[in-house]
Order: sequence, then C-alpha cells, then structure tokens
Amino acid sequence: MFTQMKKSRSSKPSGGLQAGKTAYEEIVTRQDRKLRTRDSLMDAALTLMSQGRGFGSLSLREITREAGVVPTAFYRHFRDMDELGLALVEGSGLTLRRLLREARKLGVPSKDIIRSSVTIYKSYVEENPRYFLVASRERLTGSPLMRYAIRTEVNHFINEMAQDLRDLRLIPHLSMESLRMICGLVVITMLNAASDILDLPAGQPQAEQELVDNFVRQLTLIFLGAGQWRDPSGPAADAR
Amino acid sequence: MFTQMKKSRSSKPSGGLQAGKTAYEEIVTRQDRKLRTRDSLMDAALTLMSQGRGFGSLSLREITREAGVVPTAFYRHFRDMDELGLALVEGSGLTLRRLLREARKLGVPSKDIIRSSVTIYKSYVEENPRYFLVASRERLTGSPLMRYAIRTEVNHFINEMAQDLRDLRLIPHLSMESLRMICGLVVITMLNAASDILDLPAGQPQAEQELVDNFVRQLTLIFLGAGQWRDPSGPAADAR
DNA sequence: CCAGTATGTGAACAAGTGTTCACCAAGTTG
DNA sequence: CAACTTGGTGAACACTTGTTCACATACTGG
Repeated sequence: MFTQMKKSRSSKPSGGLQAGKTAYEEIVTRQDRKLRTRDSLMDAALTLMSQGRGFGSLSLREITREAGVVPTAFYRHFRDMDELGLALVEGSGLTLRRLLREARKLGVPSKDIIRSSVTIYKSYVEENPRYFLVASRERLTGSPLMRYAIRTEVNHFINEMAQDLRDLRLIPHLSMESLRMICGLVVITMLNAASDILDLPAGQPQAEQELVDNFVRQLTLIFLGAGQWRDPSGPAADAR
Repeated sequence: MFTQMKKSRSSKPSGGLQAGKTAYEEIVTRQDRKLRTRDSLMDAALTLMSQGRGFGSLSLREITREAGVVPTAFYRHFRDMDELGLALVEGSGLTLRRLLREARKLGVPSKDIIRSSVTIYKSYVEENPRYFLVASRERLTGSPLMRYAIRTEVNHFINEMAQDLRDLRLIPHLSMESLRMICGLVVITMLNAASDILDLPAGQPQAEQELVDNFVRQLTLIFLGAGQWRDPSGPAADAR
C-alpha cells in the first residue's frame, strides 16, 4: 500500500546505481525502514477496517498488534490516532484520484460507455477495497477532523471531474458551477455504489448484476438530466 | 418515543421518601419506568452520536453514564450494544418515515415545489438531528447487522416514495422498477444532504444558502432526467 | 396485605486501553 | 573510529472497559 514513495527514496542522489549490495539483501536505509513500518501501521488500520470496523472504533494497541509492532512504536510515526486517520485519508485520496482519473480518460459518457465505465469502476473497487473504505465510509462517520479532510479530497475530485467534463465538451452549454453540481451528484452516487459493492455477498451473481444495472441506470439518468439542464440564467450572475 | 428525560434521579433513597405519590408525582406503572429508562438509554446514545461520534465507538458504560444509570442496568433492557443499535435503527426509521411521508404529501415536484420541499426537509433535519444521524451516518459504518437493518428501512422508504410518485401520476410512463431506481437516487441525495446539513457550522448563512441551492439543483436535475427516462424496454422489463 | 418479582444498585473481576520512561541496537555522521 | 541519532522494545502506570453477582427497593397480582 502507500509504498509509492519508498522506491524513489532509495534511489538516492548518489549518481550510482545501487552498489554491489546485491541480489537478495536490499539496501535498507533508515528512512526506508521508517516508511515501511509507517506503511504497515496504515495498512493494519485498513485491514481492520475492511473487517467491517469503523476507524473510530479501532484502538492504537490493536493497530500496532496487527502491524506486528509494539504499541510504543506508534508514537514514532503519529502523534495520535487522529494523525493516522488524516494520513489514511490523504493516502487514499491520492490513490483514488489517480485510479479514477485514468478510468475517466478511457471513455466519454454515453449509454454503453457508462456501462463499461461502471464495470471498470466496480473492478477498481473490488481490487482496492481499502481506499474506497476510507472514502465511502469514513466520509460520514469519522472524527470531525477526518470528515473535513475527506470532504476536501472529495471536492478536489469533483473539481477534476468537472474540468474533464468541460474539456470533453460533451455538454458545452453548461457553466463550471453546474458541472460541479452534476459531478457532485455523480460522486455521491459512485461512493454509494462503492459501499454497496463492498457489502456484496460473495457468489451472488444475480444481486451483483442487479446492483450494476441499477448503478448504470442512475448514472444514465443523471446525464440525461444534465443534457436538459440549463444554467440558472440571469443577467445578475446569481440572485439567490 | 425517545422521551427526553434525564437526570431526575436526584431524589435519594433514604430520608424524605416520596410521600404523596399522587400530588405532583405522576403515577408510574412498572412498565412506564422501564420504558422510560430504555428511552433514556437510546437517547443517551443519540446524544453522544450527535457530538460527532460513531455508534460503533460508543461504550456501554459511557451510555449508561450519560443516561444517569448504573452500567448493570443496561442489561435489563438490551442484551448488548448490537441490540441497542437495532432499536435505534428501528426507532429512527419509523419516525423518519412518518415525518417524510407528511412532507411528501404536501407537494408535487416542480421547480418551485422542489425548493419548498427542500426547505421543509432541511428544517426537519435540523429539528430532529438524531434520527437523521442514525440513518445518514450509520448506514455505511455501523456493524454489518446495523447496516443491514438500515438498508431494509431505507428500502421501505424508497418503496413508499415510489408508490407515492406513481399515485401522483406525474411521470405516468414509468414502471415501478424505474420509479424505485429514481427514488433510490433521490434518497441517497437526501441522506447526503442531511449529513451536510448536520455538519453545517452555525452562523454561516451563506454556506447554508449554497448548500440548499445545490441540493435543490441536484433534485431538479434528477427529475429532469426522470422526465426523459424511458423504461428499459424489452421482454424482461417488468414491474413487481 | 403479603409474597413475588422486576428494575435498579454497588462491589468486584479480568482484560484492555493510552501514555511514560529508560533502554538498546543499528544506521548515520563527523 | 567514536559519537550521535533514531526506530523499536518492554515494563509499568492509571484508567476504562464488559460482565458477574448478591442485594435492595418498590410495583404487582393474588
């Protein structure tokens, strides 16, 4: 998880390729080790959350236990649980934005493309359940701090999506504000679907199909509405 | 239900003794008392949740403390926290359905009526924050048991709403299945808005107005889409 | 009116919690 | 090389947790 930075750190400015430290033994700098346990702490939290627990109900000791580390080690990385929570949000937000940005680039919304996007989205959720856990669950329940952080991430995401939609010029008559409103609707629909997907009982292909169909229809309906939408016109930019 | 009675336990066991039971003291049957403390337990949980905590992070002792009762008393009413959670869901579900059913009866969806419905909805949320807390937050986070129970309640609600929509014959060309799909979208939008409303910082009329406007627009867009919607024609598309 | 019983009490428990502190070994730096 | 820094350890603390049990009190039904 969250390991994306590790590799780049170890290939340091030393213009040299990794010296003869060789095959099996990876060179481990102190920073490496630190990042590694930090990651395993975050990972442990996500693991526990994916057993159905809310982040708020996790205990520090539980997490260190799951991470295979002594409780006191926690403090070498985070001041308290709140800080861990924020790190989780940030990490998940980054990863999700990257994932979904790629997905969006693949197609433009139209009947069939919505369906294929949904399918892709579903497989993303299933392959990266942990990131979606944070986003879709803790968005509403976490500590006020965490909620606020997630809200910020989600807004980033909405803005990106709106910008993409504008660039695609599929619905060229809409203002950026309207696009954001629409993307907001799309996002809550997506997050809701994510949590549904995560709750799917295994081996129930029918329920699964039904869920996907419903998801597709809801998105289709939204874009149908978007096609009809007229910006709250008015010479005075906005009267309300 | 959920009568808000609290620390009335100041009367000590010794000394005075409750002389005239009939005067000010209401006659209380044993069942009365039982229901009263049961309610105050549920109420205590909701109070704690409205301070921003998730139900899953509440402790039994915390709740009894808030309810002004000794921890052991809890067991006279609920087997464990799960049972309390389910009671909360049921209670909130009932109350919410009643509240919102009335609201829905007041108007049909059209540009201005959506706005007035939203305003009414907002005041409902603000006046009964506790019920909405359970529905909008724990829907995704609670124990699997709780989530399932909430999902059931929400489905009830969606069905009621779809039936209402059908009875109103505003969008007569749609099958019940499509109506449910649309109402599902409306409901997640409503629940999302509820959680936004509950998070509103006090004394920020501008943010408040913005939120309401966005909410109105999203609902309007949904109904705009609904007007364009065509049932997935085909052999398999039927209502039930 | 009295026996019965249901609701609430208080002490006690083993287990788990967050946090502190001194300590150690191993990477880093001069 | 020695000196220093740092991530991780283990014991210890004061506290909270869920749950048990015997016990009291006051409503209840006969």
